[in-house]
Amino acid sequence: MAYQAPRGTYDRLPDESKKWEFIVQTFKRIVEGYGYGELVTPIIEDTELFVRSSGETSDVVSKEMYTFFDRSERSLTLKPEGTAGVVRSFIQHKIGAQGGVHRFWYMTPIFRYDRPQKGRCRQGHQVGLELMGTDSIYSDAEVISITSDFYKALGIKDLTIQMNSIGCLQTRKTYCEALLEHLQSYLISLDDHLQQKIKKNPLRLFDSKDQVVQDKLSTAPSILDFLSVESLSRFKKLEKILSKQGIPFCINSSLVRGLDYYNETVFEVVANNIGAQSSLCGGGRYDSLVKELGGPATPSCGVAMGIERALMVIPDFSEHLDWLDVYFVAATKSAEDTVVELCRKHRDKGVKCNFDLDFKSIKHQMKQADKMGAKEVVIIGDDELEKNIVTIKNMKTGEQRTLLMDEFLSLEMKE
RNA sequence: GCGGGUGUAGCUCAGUGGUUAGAGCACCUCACUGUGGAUGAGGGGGCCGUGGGUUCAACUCCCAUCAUCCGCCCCA
Repeated sequence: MAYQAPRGTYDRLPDESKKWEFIVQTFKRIVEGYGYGELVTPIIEDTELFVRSSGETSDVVSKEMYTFFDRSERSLTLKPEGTAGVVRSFIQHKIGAQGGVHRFWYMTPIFRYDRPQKGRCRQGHQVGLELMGTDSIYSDAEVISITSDFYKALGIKDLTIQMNSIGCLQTRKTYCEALLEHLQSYLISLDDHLQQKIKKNPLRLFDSKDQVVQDKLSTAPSILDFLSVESLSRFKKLEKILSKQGIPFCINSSLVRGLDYYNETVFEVVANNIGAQSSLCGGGRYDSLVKELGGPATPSCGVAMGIERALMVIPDFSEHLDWLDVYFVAATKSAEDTVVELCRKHRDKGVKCNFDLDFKSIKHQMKQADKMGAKEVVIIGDDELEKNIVTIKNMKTGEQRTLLMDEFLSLEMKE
């Protein structure tokens, strides 16, 4: 094999693209229903932007970024996530200068230099949204409600949204101390990797799949008990709002997120049977990020959904792939010109149609029609030409009828 | 970055240190000279991932490499 797609990347072929399109269109329809507008940012940004937003100690920044110098020695990085670019754009265009609430959605490739595995490519894709300019608890609820709408519309049943509050900076600081104290007697027995992790951010321990760690953490204090009065009451209110809207969720007090900019509400949707990379999406509040990156104080929240992961869980609908409405069949050589002409006319009317470019046997042409999922086949042969009619076959029922050519041409496409 | 599995036809996979490497599905042709999904018959398809080594002989054994899958890690 001469060339192949680089490690961790893949070609998306037409059948897959149909499903892909379905996911993106569904997302778009839902967010536009909430008044979100698309914000497209470049695929590359200054490296510094990601370092400052995701956090220098995060794994994403410390070892997974596609960073390079351009010909002018600028350090650039292929986006490893979607939020930073949106925030940068928000600040650059002074969108928040007059205050107010702003809603954006995006679809973007993301790049992480990581060992490929099921559900994890080096070039992945996300759709996501950012709701910026308010700390209203209803904004948390809106983002979660969109997330719920989205997966429901994709036909995914039994999804559960896991939710947690990691409070404010002070809460996390106090909590980490308590966590360390709880683990103290046992810290020395941990391996280097976990030691490092604890030093950098003890909260990340919750992500570990190590059974011993998990056991120890199961008796640890819950971060929810450390929340300030305000944080706790807004989290309670969020629960109430979601319950009222019938959105299923569960509280998972060990849910932490990998990027440093999150605070207060964080959430995730997890699938059960797609392997180790089981998060379908992740999101939460990031109230200080805009300010940290040099913009006006702009409390915000958002969510990002992995498209590849959604692909793994949506129901299979390869059965009803219909590429065409009509397939034209030339039964005899003399009908070929007519077929080409009719096809042209139907395309002008917006009908999805085609014909066999090689004009092989009728059987072959019928087979092609079947394969393309054509709803109807229009057959033209000597008989039809002579009587100035067309034969129309419904491919689903197998029924056949004839129409005068003029009638056929004046037909409007039904449905 | 670490551990393990797998690379054979377009796809899913059998296979053996020894002539010419198989099956199912798919594809093409025919039975059916104007009709798809069904059946039957025939046919085309392979540097057995790549490079090296062991051997009289390697698709098979060994090493390396690339890719992929499953974990760890991390996350979408």
